[in-house]
Amino acid sequence: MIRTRFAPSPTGYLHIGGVRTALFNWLLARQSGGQFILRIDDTDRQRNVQAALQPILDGFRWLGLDWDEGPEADGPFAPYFQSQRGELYRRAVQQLLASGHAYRDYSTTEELQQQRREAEKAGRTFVYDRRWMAADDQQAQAFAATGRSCVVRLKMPREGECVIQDGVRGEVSVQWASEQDHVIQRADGSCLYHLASVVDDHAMQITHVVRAEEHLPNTPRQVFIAQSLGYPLPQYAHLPYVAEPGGSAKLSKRKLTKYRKNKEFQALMEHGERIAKRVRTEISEETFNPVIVDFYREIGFLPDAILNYLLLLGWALDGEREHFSREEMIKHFSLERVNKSPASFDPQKLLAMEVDWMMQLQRKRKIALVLPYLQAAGLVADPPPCEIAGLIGGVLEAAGDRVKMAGDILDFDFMFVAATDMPYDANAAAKHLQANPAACELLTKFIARLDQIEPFDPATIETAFKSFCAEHEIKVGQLIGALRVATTGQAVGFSMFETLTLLGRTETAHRIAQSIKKFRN
RNA sequence: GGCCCCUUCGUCUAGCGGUUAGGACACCGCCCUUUCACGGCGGCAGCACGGGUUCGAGUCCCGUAGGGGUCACCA
Repeated sequence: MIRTRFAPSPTGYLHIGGVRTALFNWLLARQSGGQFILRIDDTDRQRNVQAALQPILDGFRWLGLDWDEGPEADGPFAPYFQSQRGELYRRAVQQLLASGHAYRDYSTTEELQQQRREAEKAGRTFVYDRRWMAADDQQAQAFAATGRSCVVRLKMPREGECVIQDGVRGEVSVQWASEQDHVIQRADGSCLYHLASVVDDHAMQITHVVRAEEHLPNTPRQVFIAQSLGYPLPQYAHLPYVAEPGGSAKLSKRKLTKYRKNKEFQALMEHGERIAKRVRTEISEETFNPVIVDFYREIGFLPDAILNYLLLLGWALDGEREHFSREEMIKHFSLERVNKSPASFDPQKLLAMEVDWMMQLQRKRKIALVLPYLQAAGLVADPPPCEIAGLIGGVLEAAGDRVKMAGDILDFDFMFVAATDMPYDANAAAKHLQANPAACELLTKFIARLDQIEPFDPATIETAFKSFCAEHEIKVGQLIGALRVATTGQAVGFSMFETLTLLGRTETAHRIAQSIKKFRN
C-alpha cells in the first residue's frame, strides 16, 4: 500500500512547482490504490493558518487533486496540522535524548555564530565542539544556573557516510562529517521541521517521500533521526525543481520583475492581465502572478491542461506521446522515468497544451466555462437569458482556437453588446471607413440587399456578398475589410459570414448603418 | 567557499554500445485564404569540453568547465 503526502506550509498561495510535486505524489498514490495525504507544515507559524491555507486547498480542489486525509478531510492520523502535534514531537525528542542520539545544548546563538565565522575565516568546515553539551542532568543544571537556556541538538555521527537510495537519483552518499548537530527543539520547547517531518511521516505511515530536490541535502539528518528512533526508512525521491522561463534557477514567486524580461512570459502575463482587468478590480503581484496557480484559474485555464503540462515537466512516457488524461497519467506514471535535471517553465508550451485541451471540449461544457466571464464583464445578465447559449456556442465555434482559455471569450465582446455600445478599433475605423467613402457608399447599398438573403446563413450571405461585389466591379477583398469594421468594430476576427449570421439580419443592418453614420465624411 | 546534484535542438524531451540522433512547442518558408487564426507541406536547429574503455560511445568510467541546490533555534 503506497501512502504519499504533500506537506505545504500555509503561505497563502499555491506555487506552480509545488503543484507538480503534489501531482507526482498524487499519481503515485492513485495508481496503486493508495492514499494521498495533505499535511500542513505550520510548525513555524500559528496565526492565520486558516486564511493562508484556504488558497492552497482551493487550488487543489480546482485542479482535482483530491486528498484522502488532511484538512477538511480528517483521517485516522489526525490532526494534520503540525502545530497541533507538538506532544508527539516532544516525546520523540525525549526518546532521542534517552538513547543518546540527541543532547541538550546550552551554547548561545552568538557563540556559535562566532565559531562559524572563525572556521570560515580559517577555511575549514565548522564542526561544533559540543562545548556546551550537557552530558548529564547535573551538568545541565550547572549550565542552566549560569542563566543559559538550552536547545536540543542531534548528536550526529562524525565518521562514515550516509547512503540514500533515491527513487529518482539512485544512490547518493554524503559524509557524516559534513553534517552539523542540527537543532531539533527550540529553547521554547517547540520542535523543528526536520524532526516533525520524520515523526509525522512515520506516524502517518508514509511509504514514499517525494519532494523537491532542495530537500536532498536535508535527507541525511532525517535518515539519522528516523534510524535513531527505530523507524524504517521511507522510499525517498527527490524531484528536480521547476526552473524559471529561459533560465536555470528555481522558479520563484518573488522574481516576477526579472521574468517579465522574458518575452514569452511577458506575453502570458499581458494576456492574463487583459482578461483580469475585465473581471476584477485589483491586480497585484501578490495575487496575480503566473508562478501561482490562481493566475490560471482566474483567466480560465483548464486544470487538465495545467496538470498535463506539469506532468511533462520532468517526466516523459516515451518522448512521443504528450496528451494524458488523468486516468492515463495515473496508469502510466512512474518515478523511474522522472528526469534528474531541472526543467524550465515554458509559457508557450503551456499555452499550446491549453489550446489542445480546449479544442477537445464539448460545446456545452465550453459555454458553461465561458459564461461567467461574460457575466463578470457585464456582457451577459445573471441569470443569463435562455437564448444566449446559442449565441455563445456559435461564437465559440466560429472563434475556434482563438479562444485559448475561457477568459478569451472577452476578445469577442463585440458580439455581445448592443450596436450603440460597440467599441471601435480607432485605426481600423479610420482606415476602412473614414478614409474610404466609396466603401461606405457600397455598404449603404448592401444594407438593402440584406433583406434578399434567404436563408441568412454563411454560405448564402457569402454568395450574395460576392455577387454584390461583382456587380459593382470590385474585388471582395476591397470591401470586406470595411464590412468587418462596420459590423464588429475590429479589423480582425473570425469568418465574416459566420459573424453576420450570428449577428442576424437586423443587427447586421443596424450596425452597418450606425457605423456609416458615425464615420462617413 | 564546503557538501550534494545536474548537463541531447532556443524550450520540454526520446535514446538505456552500432540510429540518416526521433517527437513536441517555438521559429522560418510555401500552400490554403476576406482579416487574424486553424490546417497541410517543407525547413532551420542538439549530444558542454577533454581523456580513457571498446572493433564501435549521446549511451560506460575519470577529469574539466558550466549551471543549480544547500549550508538557521525557516519550511
